[in-house]
Amino acid sequence: MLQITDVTLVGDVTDVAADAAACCIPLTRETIDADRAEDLARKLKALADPTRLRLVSIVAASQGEEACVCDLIEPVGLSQPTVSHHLRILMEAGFLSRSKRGTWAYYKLVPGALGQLSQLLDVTASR
Amino acid sequence: MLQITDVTLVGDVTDVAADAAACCIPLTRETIDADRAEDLARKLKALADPTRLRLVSIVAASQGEEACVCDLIEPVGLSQPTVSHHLRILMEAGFLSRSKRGTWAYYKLVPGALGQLSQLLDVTASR
DNA sequence: CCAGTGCATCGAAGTTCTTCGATATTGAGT
DNA sequence: ACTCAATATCGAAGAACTTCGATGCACTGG
Repeated sequence: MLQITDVTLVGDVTDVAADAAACCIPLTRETIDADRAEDLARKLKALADPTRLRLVSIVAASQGEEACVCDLIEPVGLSQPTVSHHLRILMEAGFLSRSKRGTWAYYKLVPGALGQLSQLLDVTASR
Repeated sequence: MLQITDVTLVGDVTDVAADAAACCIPLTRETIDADRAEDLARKLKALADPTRLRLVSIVAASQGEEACVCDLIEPVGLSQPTVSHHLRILMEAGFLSRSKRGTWAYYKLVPGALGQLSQLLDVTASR
C-alpha cells in the first residue's frame, strides 16, 4: 500500500541503481538496511545546513525555480567560494541542477527531488 | 493554497514559540529566514546520520513503536555509549521520547514528528 | 546491604564540515 | 590579444561530529 514512484535524482549521486534501491519504502515501514540508511543520510546531510536550506528556498522561490550564483551570494551573506561550495553539495545530492549561460551559472530546483525525500520520511503521515 | 497544520515537535527543541514560527510554510513556498533555516537544519541534521536513521527505523518497526536500548545496540553494531549518544540526539530533536521502566530505557517514536518534517520539505510535491 | 545489570555521562582521538582568501578558469567585450 | 567579470577549485584554519573506553548512577535480586 505504500510505494514511491521513482527516485532518479539528478546530480551525480553515487549510483542510479543504488538510488532506485534506496527509494520505495518509507523510513518507518520496516527496518532499513545499512546501505539504504547511508544513502538517505547522504541526502539529508546535504539539506541539513541553514545556508543550504536558504539557498534551496531562494532558488525555489525564484522565477522558473532557478537563480544565478550572483543573486545568491548577497542574500546568504557568505563569500562567493562558500556559496559555490554549498551549491555543489546540493547539486551532488540531486536537489539542484546547474546550467551555464554565458558567464553566469544558473542553479535550478530538480523537480520532485524534495518531494521524494519528503515521502521517504513520511511513514508516519501515511498511515 | 499551501499551508501546514502545526509543528509542535516534542522533545526539548529550543523553544515552543520558535517552533511554531518555524512551522507552517514549506521550504519552497517562499524564502525562509535565517532563524527558520537554522531550526529546520537542526532537525534534519539529527536525522542525517546512517546510524540514527536505522535507530529510528528499528524503533518505528517495533511493538508500540518503542524499543529499549538493549535491543538497539546489537542491530546497529556500535558501542552502548555511542548508541545512547545517538538516541539522545534524536530525542533532543523531537523524533523520539524516552521513558524509563525499571533498569530499562524505552525510546518511542514521537507521533507526527517525522510527518511534520516531511511536510516542510514537501513544497514541490504539493503543487 | 552488596553485587550485578542497564544506561548515561565524561574525556579523548580521529574524522568531517564550514568557511575563508588566494588562485585558476572560462566567457564577454573592447 | 587583453582585460574584466562570474564561477570554480585549492589549501588551510577552526569548529563540530562520531566513536570509543572508562566511569558514574540507579534499580534489581540475592
